[in-house]
Amino acid sequence: MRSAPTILHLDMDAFFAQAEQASKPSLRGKAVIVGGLGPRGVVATASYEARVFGVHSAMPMAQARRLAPNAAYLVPRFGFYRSISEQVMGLLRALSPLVEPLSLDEAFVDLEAGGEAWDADSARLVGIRLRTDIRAVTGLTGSVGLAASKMLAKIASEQAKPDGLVLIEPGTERALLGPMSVRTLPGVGPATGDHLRRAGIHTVNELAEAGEDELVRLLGKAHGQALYSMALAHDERPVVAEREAKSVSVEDTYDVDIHDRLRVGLEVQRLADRCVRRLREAGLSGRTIVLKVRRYDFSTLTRSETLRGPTDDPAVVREAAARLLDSVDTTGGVRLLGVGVSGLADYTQEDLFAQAAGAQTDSPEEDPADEPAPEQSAPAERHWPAGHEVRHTEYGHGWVQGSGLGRVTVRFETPDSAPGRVRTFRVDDPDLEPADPLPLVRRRPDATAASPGVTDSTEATDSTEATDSTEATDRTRSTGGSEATGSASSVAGGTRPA
DNA sequence: TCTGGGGTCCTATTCCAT
DNA sequence: TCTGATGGAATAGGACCC
Repeated sequence: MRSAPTILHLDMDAFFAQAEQASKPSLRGKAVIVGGLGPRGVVATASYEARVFGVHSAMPMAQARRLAPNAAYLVPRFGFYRSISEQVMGLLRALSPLVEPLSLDEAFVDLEAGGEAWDADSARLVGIRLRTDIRAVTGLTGSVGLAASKMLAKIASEQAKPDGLVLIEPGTERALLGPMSVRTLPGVGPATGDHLRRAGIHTVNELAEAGEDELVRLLGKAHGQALYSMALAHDERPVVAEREAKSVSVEDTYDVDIHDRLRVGLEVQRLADRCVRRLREAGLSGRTIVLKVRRYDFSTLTRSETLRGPTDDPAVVREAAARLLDSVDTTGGVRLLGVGVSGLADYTQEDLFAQAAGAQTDSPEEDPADEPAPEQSAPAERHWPAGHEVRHTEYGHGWVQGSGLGRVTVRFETPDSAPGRVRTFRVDDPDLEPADPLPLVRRRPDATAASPGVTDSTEATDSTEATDSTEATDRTRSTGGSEATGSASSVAGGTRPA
């Protein structure tokens, strides 16, 4: 292990919820819960105000509603979060070429490799500056952990939350770790935690005392050895910048179990198409097709088939998935279906020719259920997902507070306005249309600081997607991450010259 | 209380080739 | 030719992470 605490772990605080609060002034200081709103949804993120009621990630939404009936419940907007994430990752990459993102809201940075820090003092300064920069560029808070290894940096950022910085001084690691619960260590989840508890092991100290042989006996070779190292605060894993994807998959949980075998087959075809679309967007092809089925009783099984060579042909993947489904008993009903592809290869020219030869079968995008056509003439019922932003020709920019019974309720406010008023419209009101998220931080060049940029800012609504699919917004947001140096591009995104 | 979606990694088993 | 050891690939399941 290196001796200086120059590995940084960044964790944005309650990221999705915080982003929503920054975007919606009326939610600041309130309990906000982001997650699936269907009958089988779970909590993705709860704001700190909501955690007071005992709500936490991965909790079933129904339970969250009982605990915090008055919280604001919102559907995740991944495109929006991704654009913020790109800004943050940009700041990290300015510190070092060795940045390892773990998710949209978390990353490791090797500060030594970037020449930015070499000891505790310089590392701490970098961490302080980073938190300030993140605040200035995104308007959000993140917590920073600094230590001599990944594991400890991550534990440090956990301790720093929310909105803090913790540096673990070299030499203090074992004393700090010893009394902590085994569940603190990465790789110890509910199952391993229970296993260890039954063996009388509760703390990291007890893990270390148990010894490597005992842990290997309890947990298997790889896991036992890894855990023993962690317990001694040994962790040599390097920060790795580019990790290639090893699989691509899509899955859906249905609001009610599907019993109809024919319908199950159709859903599998749809999922296969969606999976292939994702595969192609990533410029990949794959050799192994995986079907996943979760049955009515939550038992999950997978079936897989490996082809002779990689493919990204939707017909091939559909057929393989259908064959795999043949070997699965679905009586009793299924609650989830999934299709995945692994054994990935780079998209090659041969694949292109193979598809051309295959002809006609390969247009997965004509599935109307997944991507509503841009025109979408006379949609029977426009869909207004809770939390998504909209624009009204008269009242301006706002967001959907709720909808149902042919009505949609909109709160009109922007990230830098005061909390706004609520109005209700018919769901088919022609004056109302979906809008792109507004930037959370408005960078005003000094010269025009007093310009009325605020009121112009909702013009960028040329897109017509009335969809709740988050992919649709990704594209239009992908340029928003580049103004870390203070260019006017974030303003330009929403303001027209005239 | 009733459990999402997207991944990674590990283990055990089976099959096949050498 | 039969048998056994060995090892890799494929397959299935499960734990874990955010």
